[in-house]
Amino acid sequence: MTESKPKHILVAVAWPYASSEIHVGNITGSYLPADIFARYNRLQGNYVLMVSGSDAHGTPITVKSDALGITPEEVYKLYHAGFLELFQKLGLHYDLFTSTHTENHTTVAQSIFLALKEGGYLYTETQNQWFSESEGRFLPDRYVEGTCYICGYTQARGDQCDNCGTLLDANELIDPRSKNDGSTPLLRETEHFYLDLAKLEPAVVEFLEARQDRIRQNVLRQSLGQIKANPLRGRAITRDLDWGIPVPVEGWEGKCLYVWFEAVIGYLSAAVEWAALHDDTEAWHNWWYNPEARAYYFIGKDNIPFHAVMWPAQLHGAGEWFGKILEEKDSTQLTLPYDVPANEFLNMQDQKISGSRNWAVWGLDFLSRYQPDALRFYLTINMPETKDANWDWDDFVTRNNSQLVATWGNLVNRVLSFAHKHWEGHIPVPGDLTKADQAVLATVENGFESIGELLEAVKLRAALIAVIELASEVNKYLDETAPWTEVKTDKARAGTIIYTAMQAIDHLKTMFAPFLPFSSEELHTYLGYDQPLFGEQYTRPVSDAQGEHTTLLYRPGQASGRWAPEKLEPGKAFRKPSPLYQKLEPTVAEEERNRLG
RNA sequence: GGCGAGGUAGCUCAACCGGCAGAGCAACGGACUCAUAAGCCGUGGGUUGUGGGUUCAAGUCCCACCCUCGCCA
Repeated sequence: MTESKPKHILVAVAWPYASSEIHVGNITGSYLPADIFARYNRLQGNYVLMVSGSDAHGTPITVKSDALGITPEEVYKLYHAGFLELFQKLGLHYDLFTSTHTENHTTVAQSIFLALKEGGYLYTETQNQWFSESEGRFLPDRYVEGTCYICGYTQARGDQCDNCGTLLDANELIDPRSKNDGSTPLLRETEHFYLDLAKLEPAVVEFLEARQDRIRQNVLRQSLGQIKANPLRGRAITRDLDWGIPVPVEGWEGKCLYVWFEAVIGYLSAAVEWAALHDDTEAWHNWWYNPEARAYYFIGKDNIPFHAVMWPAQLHGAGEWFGKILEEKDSTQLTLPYDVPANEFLNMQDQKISGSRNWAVWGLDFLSRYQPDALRFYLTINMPETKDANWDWDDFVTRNNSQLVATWGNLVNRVLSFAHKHWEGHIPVPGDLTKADQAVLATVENGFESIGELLEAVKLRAALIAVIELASEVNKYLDETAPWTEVKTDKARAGTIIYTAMQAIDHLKTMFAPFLPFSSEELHTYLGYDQPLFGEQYTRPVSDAQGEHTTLLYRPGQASGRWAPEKLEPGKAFRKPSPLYQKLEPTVAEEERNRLG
């Protein structure tokens, strides 16, 4: 094993829009891979900071607010509460899951804006935007309907025509009308701040080129490749909206930071809030001002440009002034992304997931019927790391039954049941190990190295497959040594075999732990350990000048798991096992398909 | 429309720099019985989206096209 000193690892996870529930596609796209990676790094003894939160601002929230007839804040709180419930049930161990609608985030986001302004990376420009006289406000593009200037469809939205699929220039719409009250809007001039991406381009290119051996192809081509084909241009970072982070400039009342610009700042502001909540206000510097720190961004492919191009540009441009503005201290370069392991998309029964058509499997709904580890297993073994993947209920049942239950769950159950019966609830004391015993243990122990490398490289799917293969090796070992025959003639030898198998299972428990934390914890207690592998989650309400928000936090507590072989104590008492996983009836697939649509 | 990713066994995926297309699951057969009838051993299964080209040799490189998805206009 390669020994190295602990590293600071920032696990930055996509911020869900607090305007719809989370489905399995969202989970496998970013939240689950982030948690697996974070848990592995925790087992390695690294200093992990995993942060995210609800994206509470932006047009999707106001659209939902209008639809439900409640305030945007009520919309965000409604969905935020569901996220916290889901993440706890699914064991997503965020160090902090917060929200963008906090005083802290407002301060940090405005500081980034001001730092960029101070550094000369912002400019203003005047554009035309539809203005509703009856409501006295500018209308977001999707609040305006009219006739499509391409195909003549009369119900086109300002941002896109649903008939011909063209992304429209809202100002060109023919016969425009407000979606809110049907009144006719007028084009009116409005001024906005722009991020000078052309000026930042050389730094972004340098950033990407320095990482091109590490960053996945799909991500690199969407960022570096795109820039080389089309140079970057300035992009508006403010909007005429009243729900969001106010632009911190005099005379700009009524305008807010554009969500694409503001939400990514959450990765930084959440770290700042985390430090404050732990009464160590500068602790976030370890990840954000530390050149040795590694920041991993777990996102879906739709978000690649924002995380591989825009966000690095923002960080680069703001670094010099940010510290002075936020805490009146000199700052250095803010930590740029180390890797952006973006996943592709998950389809549902060969069709695109669609929340509005209920063509989706919802996280909380799934967990009301099945175990969290069953979901984590299927979503990892089928994770869209290199291309779109497909959720198929038949496949879900088959994989659950034939791989999770049969190969791993059954291995644990057959060995522990056998041991418990013949050695009265104690781990057998082994005699001398034969070559076969040593060989199987060596094979399994090598997994800490080889599977560790896969996890370091964020090849989670391959890593899980490799652990399953090791479990299969132990099944083969048992078949060859046949302790059930041996126990009748040579109980001491049978004891050595079972000890060997239990030792291997103990190692496998650790290797499965990042993927299947619930069953690994359970198995950990069966094996007689009294301290848990991981810490625990808890919620905490926080009050500030913007009101109250509920945070989800992580407490390491008695966490004792280590990514290394551990010696199982011979003769020690252990618990009678129950099956770790549920086998599913084939009829489940049909029932579940009927819930879709 | 521009850029990018993908299309390989019934299903899910591999194949480093071009070198005899491989795994797991499913199907079928066998021996075993500790175990959630699970596990183990073995067998069958392919015109690598389509059409051209380069090469001794193409899933891999080049050209055109078809399909799916993402970003941008």
